[in-house]
Amino acid sequence: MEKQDKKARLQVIRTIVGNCPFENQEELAVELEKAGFSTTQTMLSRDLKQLRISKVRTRSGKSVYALPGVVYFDPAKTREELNATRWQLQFSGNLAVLHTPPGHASLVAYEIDEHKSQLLLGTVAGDDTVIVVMAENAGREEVRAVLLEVVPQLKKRRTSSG
Amino acid sequence: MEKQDKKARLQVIRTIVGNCPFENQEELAVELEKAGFSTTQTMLSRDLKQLRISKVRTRSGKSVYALPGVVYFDPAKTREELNATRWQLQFSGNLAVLHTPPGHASLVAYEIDEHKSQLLLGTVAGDDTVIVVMAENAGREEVRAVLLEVVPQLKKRRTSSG
DNA sequence: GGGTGTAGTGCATAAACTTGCAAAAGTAAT
DNA sequence: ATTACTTTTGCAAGTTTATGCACTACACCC
Repeated sequence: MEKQDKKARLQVIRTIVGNCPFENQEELAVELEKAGFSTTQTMLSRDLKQLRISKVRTRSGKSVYALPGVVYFDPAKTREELNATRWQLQFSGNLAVLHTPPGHASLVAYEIDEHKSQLLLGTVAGDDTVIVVMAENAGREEVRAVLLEVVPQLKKRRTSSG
Repeated sequence: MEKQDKKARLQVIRTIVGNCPFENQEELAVELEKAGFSTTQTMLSRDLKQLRISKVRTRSGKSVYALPGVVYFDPAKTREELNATRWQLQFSGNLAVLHTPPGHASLVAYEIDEHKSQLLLGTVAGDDTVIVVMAENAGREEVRAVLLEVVPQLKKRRTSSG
């Protein structure tokens, strides 16, 4: 119940969470026990809040705890940026790079994946950027046609080729 | 119950979540109702999972929903950890691959994006890795120079070229 | 038509997390 | 030591989110 204990515990929690993705607070409690800290789920709830550690979705669909750094959105800034929206398609090598409005990339990538074109090996999405890996035998105009079909927003603006 | 309904709903959810930080799924359901979508908490739980939207802590201590991959900047914490670990820059084909300390990739990617260099078509961030797609006419040393400028941490360690 | 498969949904319930309140422990004064 | 104040903790109850199962709708094939 000392301050030092709590400080040390918070530090250990940070380290643990930073190195291993736990799915719930009970698991974390077990790990802390191994490290010599006796805790309860209640304490962890409060500690995690204090450390601003939150659960984030992994690509595999699970939710795991992660240190702050992938987070929250300033609404005002977002709205500004949404107005300055641009959809854009460029090529480089065997990659197609697709720019979307902020926050839209993963949905676009999702739809591209759903299309399951053999011309496209796969996609990865950031916040406003989707990288599409083309099959080696795929031509740019073919790929462009596919992407224009899946992402009609691209049609509105003239796209430049890389 | 049609696919189209769901697709549209997901789009709307992304937009809503991207523009306003909701604290729970019931609130979101109310907002969707206004937009003409009748939903249940069950549906939202599944939709949010599919969209990889998670709850993140704000500095004020609340937890709000946020789109994946959106970068949050915490200067104090960042600077502490920035000193800790390995920074690395490598190249492969027309890609630059940048290694960062765990959890820092999206912040770095964000800063690279902000730089808006014409040599770089886009970035994608994982946890500790940023993939930067180079423009076709960009040379590696040019790109290296740009990245060193934007990410000064790279200067400390010797970078290897791929 | 009938059969098979898949995606979307709702209900009820489970799981996970948070919080109000009170007690215990530390701190700092008198 | 006692008082007053602050911090930390635990318990129980509340809130919020996830899920197993069943059912419907639609597509495709025979």
